[in-house]
Formats: sequence, structure tokens, C-alpha cells
Amino acid sequence: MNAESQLLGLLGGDVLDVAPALLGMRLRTEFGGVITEVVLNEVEAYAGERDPASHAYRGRTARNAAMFGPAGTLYVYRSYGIHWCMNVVTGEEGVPHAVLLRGGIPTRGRSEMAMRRGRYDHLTDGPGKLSQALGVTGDHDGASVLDGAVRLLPGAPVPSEEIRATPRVGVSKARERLWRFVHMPLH
DNA sequence: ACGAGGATGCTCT
DNA sequence: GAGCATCCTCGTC
Repeated sequence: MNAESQLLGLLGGDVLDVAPALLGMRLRTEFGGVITEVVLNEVEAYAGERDPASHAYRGRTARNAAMFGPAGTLYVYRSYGIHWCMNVVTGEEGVPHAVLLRGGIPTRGRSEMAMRRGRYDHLTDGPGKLSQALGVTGDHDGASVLDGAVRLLPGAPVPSEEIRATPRVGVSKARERLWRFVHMPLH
């Protein structure tokens, strides 16, 4: 089994299993030969119709259509009218579950990220910042992370004792669900 | 390190 | 018109 089908198998699972499994994985973009890459360290799970905090809680709309695609589809939306935020769709096609990518550690193309961000610090520590640093926009809504310019790649697995689960950031509904997963490396 | 407040415009009711 | 899956700056500690 090759790496791509292994990844597809993972993404096809339950969103609550997929989200923490994405920690430690690499997210790479390549536009016009310019490569930028991070190791993911913060994600959130959103479970569609059974999750009042999900954009798909009330069913399909023009905005959330990509969430109904197959596992590995990118769902990119505009946040607060300003920022782009990206999700990776999980599970079965037609079931709008997705993982919001909230943060990473830059590992490649740091100067390009700084140029896109317009500053040298806080490059990828937030969903809007991560998308901006990697050059991901609404143009990539509906694309696949299994091939193409925005790609999810294997990384070093994160031990479960280094993963913290907390409420999701900026979410007022379903605060009791600890569906934000952060990689806290041991010191 | 942390918190308050404002900017900003899209999406859905 | 209300409500945001956010970010930045400027206070304070």
C-alpha cells in the first residue's frame, strides 16, 4: 500500500480519530516552484449535522458545499470577512465532517511565509495566519490534499500523552466538547 | 504573558 | 440585521 492510499484510509475514518492523528503531519504548498511547509500542531474537529458549531449543522449551503465531498477535500472559508481558514474533509462522501487546521510549526519556506504575512513572527499560530502563510485561499476550496498544490504528507507520529484536548476556540456552542487538539511537546 | 477593543465583510435568517 | 471556526494593536502586569 502506498503512502497516498494509506493517507486516504486515515482521512476516511471518524473525524474525532482523524483530528488528533493529523498532529505531526506535514502540510505543504507549492505555487510556481515556491514551497512552504509546516508540521501541524493544532487542529479542531467539526462533526456536521450532529455538531451545532459546524458550518454544516443546518445542511448544505453554497459556502459549505466542499464539506460534502470525499475525504481529503479542502474546505476553505472566509472568516470575519477578512481571513481564509482551511479544513480537511474526513469520513464518507456526503457526510460533512471536517478538521479545521489551526496551527503549525514552519519547517520550509519561512522567508516566503514572512513575506506573505508581512511580518517575521506569529507566522502560522492561528487558522487565518496558517492559511495566509501557506498561500491558501478560496481558490483552493474543493481541491484535494492528496495531490495538487496543497498537500498533506506523513510526518512523525505524536504520542498521545503529548496531545491536549480543549474546547474549540471562538466557539460559543457545544463548549463541553473537547474537540480542539494541540500538540504539547514534553520539555 | 495576557486581555480588551476595534476592524472588517460575508453568510444566513 | 445578527453573528461570527479571527487578527492586530495597545494597554497592563
